[in-house]
Amino acid sequence: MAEDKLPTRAEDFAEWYNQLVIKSDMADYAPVRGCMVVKPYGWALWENITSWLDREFKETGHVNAAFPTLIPMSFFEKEKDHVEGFAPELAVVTHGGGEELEEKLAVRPTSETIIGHMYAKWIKSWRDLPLLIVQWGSVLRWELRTKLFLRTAEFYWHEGHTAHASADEAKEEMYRILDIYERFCLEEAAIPVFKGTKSETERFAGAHTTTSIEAMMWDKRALQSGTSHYFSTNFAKAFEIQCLAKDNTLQFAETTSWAISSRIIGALIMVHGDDQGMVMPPRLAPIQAVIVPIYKNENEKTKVMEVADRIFMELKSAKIRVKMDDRENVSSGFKFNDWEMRGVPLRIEIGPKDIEKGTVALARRDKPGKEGKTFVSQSLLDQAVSGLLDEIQSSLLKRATEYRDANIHNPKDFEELKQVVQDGWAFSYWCESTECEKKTKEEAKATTRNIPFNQPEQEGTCIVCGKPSKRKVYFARAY
RNA sequence: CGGGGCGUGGCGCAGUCCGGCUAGCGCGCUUGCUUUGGGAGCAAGAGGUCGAAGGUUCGAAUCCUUUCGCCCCGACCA
Repeated sequence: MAEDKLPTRAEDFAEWYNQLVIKSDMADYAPVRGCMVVKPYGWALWENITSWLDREFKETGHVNAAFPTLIPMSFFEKEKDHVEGFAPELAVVTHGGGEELEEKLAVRPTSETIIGHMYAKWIKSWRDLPLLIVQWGSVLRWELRTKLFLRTAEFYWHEGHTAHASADEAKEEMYRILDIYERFCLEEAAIPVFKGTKSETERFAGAHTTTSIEAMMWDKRALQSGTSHYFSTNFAKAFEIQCLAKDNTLQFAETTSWAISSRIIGALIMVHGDDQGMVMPPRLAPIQAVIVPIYKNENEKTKVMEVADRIFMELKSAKIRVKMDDRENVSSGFKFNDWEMRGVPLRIEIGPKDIEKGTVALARRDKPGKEGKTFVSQSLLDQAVSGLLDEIQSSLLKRATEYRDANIHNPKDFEELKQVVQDGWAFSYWCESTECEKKTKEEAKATTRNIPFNQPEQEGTCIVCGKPSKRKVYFARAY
């Protein structure tokens, strides 16, 4: 069997990514341009992501529902910014049942409009608020340049849509969700993120305020990994979401929307993956530990499999997601590489020598080679495995955080900013004017990512124009 | 939409300039035997209307015309 290596990340990061997605068996190209097929292994990862989020949403009072994929075109025209933002990437259905449609239908690129329409119908009284609905599904945006998981025409996500009686309550909701997103990234995905506010130009089409979590990829580019928007009454006015308040006056509702998409899988790949392939954080890994039995003949096979089967059952009952690789047609060396490509956090090798000594070999995915390989006793293996999985999880977060922090710079002036964003992020004072942002985009190829919350009360001068400014922003090249 | 490249078994390609016999090669796949502690070896097989349509010719993957599709680089986004 020939070697089937990835290019290294340093050689060609884009190509490394493309091949990794295919070879790790997470997704494949669909026959429709820009679309992907999420394969069972990739979907299992997505399910682990969604089930954690779904539980958190439900615990904070949200309920799930489903709205149609097709949206009347006229709905998009009701909110001026929204239509301008999404018009270029709409797919439109013009025919149905062989007849041309009187009103064209858009394939949803997001659901604010149709949900706004329904909310107007459902919300009549302050007693109907808050309304906290989450939709899990897919949306379609006619993207020009696509990349598996990162930017595909159709992608999977949840979209939360909430309506509230007051602006404060709606803003609170926006922040509450962003906190859940942050916790997901830190605790589950092992990806450090910055929470903050988007600039006016980076804001969601139709939003009053857009907040985001921003993560640094291995190539030091930024990836917006989740967003949470406060709409004020923009959509309520466009769709007439009105209710009678306690004082019997007619009020517009305050709404929000928020999302994390299957793009987060791209982030997992680009933050944790290495030159051998994927590295799954244990808490999200579809397979947390894989057992590779090793033997030369039937006699050895019998002895090895007996122990391997026992260990498999033991780990399974300890709620560890364990897989037995009993394929006979590939060598154990092939299996090692294969599971490394797929990013399984822990490999358990059991061979004749282990049977003699009552041990197994444990190989950590996050530490390749001998460094990550230890021999441990077969007894109490479930505890050893759980412990190691926890250790891998926290070690991945630590590594990613150190890497990110080491690549954030504090340039002295605009010239230096242009330099540092070629291979890192800049964290600088910015006057929050669109002109300075535009200049940065044109001359440094970097955009503002977000203005992080909780900044020290300190004044500085805008890195671009030198005017006094109150807050710092992250500048980076972004996906 | 502008510029560059490509369509040949599942994947990657050669062959095309200069038409000629059963269209090759590598990987993968199937079967068997030997292997298995870092991407195994040998043997025997299966698999292709050469992107599509039309034309030239005794004869087209190859020449001509038309057409479809894909990839890469410049205006958007989770």
